[in-house]
Amino acid sequence: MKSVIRQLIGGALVRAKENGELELSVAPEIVVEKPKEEKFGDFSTSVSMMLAKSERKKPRDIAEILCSHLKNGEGQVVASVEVAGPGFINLKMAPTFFLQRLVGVAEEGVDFGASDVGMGRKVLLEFVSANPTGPLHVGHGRGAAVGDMLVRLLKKAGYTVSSEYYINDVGNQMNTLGRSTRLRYYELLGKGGEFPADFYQGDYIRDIAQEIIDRHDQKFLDQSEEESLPFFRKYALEYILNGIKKDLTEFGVGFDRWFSEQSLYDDRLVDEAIDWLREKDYVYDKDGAVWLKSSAFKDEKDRVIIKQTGEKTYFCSDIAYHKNKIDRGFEWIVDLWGADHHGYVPRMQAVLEAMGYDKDVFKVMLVQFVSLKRGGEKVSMSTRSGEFETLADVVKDVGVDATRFFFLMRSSDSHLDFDLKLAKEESPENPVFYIQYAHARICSIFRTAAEQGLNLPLPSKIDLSPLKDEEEFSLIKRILSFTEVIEKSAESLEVHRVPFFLHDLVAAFHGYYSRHRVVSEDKALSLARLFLVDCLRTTIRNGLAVMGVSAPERM
RNA sequence: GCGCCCAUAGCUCAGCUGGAUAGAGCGAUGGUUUGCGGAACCAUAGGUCGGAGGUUCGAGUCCUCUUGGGCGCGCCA
Repeated sequence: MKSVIRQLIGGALVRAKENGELELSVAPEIVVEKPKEEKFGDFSTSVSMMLAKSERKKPRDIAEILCSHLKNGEGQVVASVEVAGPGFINLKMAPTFFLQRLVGVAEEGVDFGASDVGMGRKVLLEFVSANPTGPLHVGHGRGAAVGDMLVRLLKKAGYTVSSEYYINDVGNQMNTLGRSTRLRYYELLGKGGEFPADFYQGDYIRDIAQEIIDRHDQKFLDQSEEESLPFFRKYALEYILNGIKKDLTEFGVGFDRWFSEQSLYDDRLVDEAIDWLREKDYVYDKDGAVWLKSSAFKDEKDRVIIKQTGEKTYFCSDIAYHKNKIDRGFEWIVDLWGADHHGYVPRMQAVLEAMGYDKDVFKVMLVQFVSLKRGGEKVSMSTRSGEFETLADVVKDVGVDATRFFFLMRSSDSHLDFDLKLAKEESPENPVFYIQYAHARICSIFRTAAEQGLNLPLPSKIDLSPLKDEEEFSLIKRILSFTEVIEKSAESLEVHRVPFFLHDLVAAFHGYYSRHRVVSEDKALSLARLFLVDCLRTTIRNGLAVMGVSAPERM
């Protein structure tokens, strides 16, 4: 919508230049925004202030010039133009400008809000990627909700999106996992020894061991660790991974691909990546290890990629993974990591830079921690104590919709207080219900309308002229700004904009609803209002859909 | 010690690439029924945007310093 306004102002600038009133040696960026107060008009621009310096004129004088050209230009859509304050130009649009676009909303339906700003750019989102050594906790849940919303959001904004979960199924932790399981197995069979502190303490390890006993009885009791460890490692990994997949599925989160770290080794991609770096002279040998010259690319020091022992580091396979992402043709690579991994960002960026890729090809999004609370009281969350809250527990307790909404309603780079009590309550304090309630309420209006034999005609046949109230136009303008919210939210990867938008939209609706009757004796007015309210419902539903939150017809 | 993130109303947080009088929810106080769902609506109170400088027509927003909190700084993953 704003782009239309931008074109209008651009036209006025051109005419002013042709008339010799403005020099315009460089084309200015035309900033169009919605004025804070509606009495200022529908749109405003600050171009005249930005031009003041280069034109050596007062902002207000430039504004006057542009105003005259705007008035002459598009009499059809622009109702009035005026200069205000330090030099803002305020535009008021004709009612038809908005009404025509509202018809477009109904025509687009579920696609309303979609955009092509992404221009089909191939983007890969990697998220969650939690180590398969235990169940997902709430922190992973936030990453999952944010990542999954980004998938939906970027698709809607015209990107070509793929999603991946990187499985760290290599390294010491896998051995520790296998040993932990093996030891619990012995323990359950009455032959356990001391359980080391650095083994995985959680009860889920016992569950795995019990399942192995159920299926294989005492088969491994007499085997050496060397013999049986591969089995325990593999069994535990698959068990946990299946649990993770199940939790995510129940949370409404899916991936296009589960990418195994081990597969990078099996497919020789790790070796190829090392060779490649060697050719480029980005690695060197020192102290019996192999190092990457990451310090040449803004990292604070060089990093080991092959240990003295000959094992590759986690970083090493991650290099191969990200090289592979590039090789698969992705143009925008977005990783969502927990905030505790921020120290790892520079070295990964260094790798991409060494590969010769532009900085904006690779983006790491850090998702900050979640503090669990219950009625204001902190809930402790340490893995060691075993009393941490898993994602599955929270979802079971609070529900998918509320959990997702709470994870998405805050900017990802600020800490999140998640109050379990509040999220669970079906109370007015809970923002999820506030929005869903509006949707249900609109559905209810339609049930009433249907009882009275009122049915909406096709969008092209609707007569919207009965809509005259300012509040109605205020609602229409909000609805129409949805596409821009999607675009901005996608481009900036800021998911919280959508829930904020929805909250404001719905608040405006609830107010309107309490002051105006949608279904009344006036049939023409009723139909026009039903149409408006239907567009509102479409917007709410599409907004919630992008968040992966349901839009119930009844509550 | 070095680096990253955060700091806005009593609490939890918005504030769009710098723009007009800094917003919302909760909490507090006081109101709203003869009609479409009161899980709602309306009104009032509440702020030196952590502090100090700077950049400019203009700063919550950008820069420097500083204070307080979170998190990192492995041949772990």
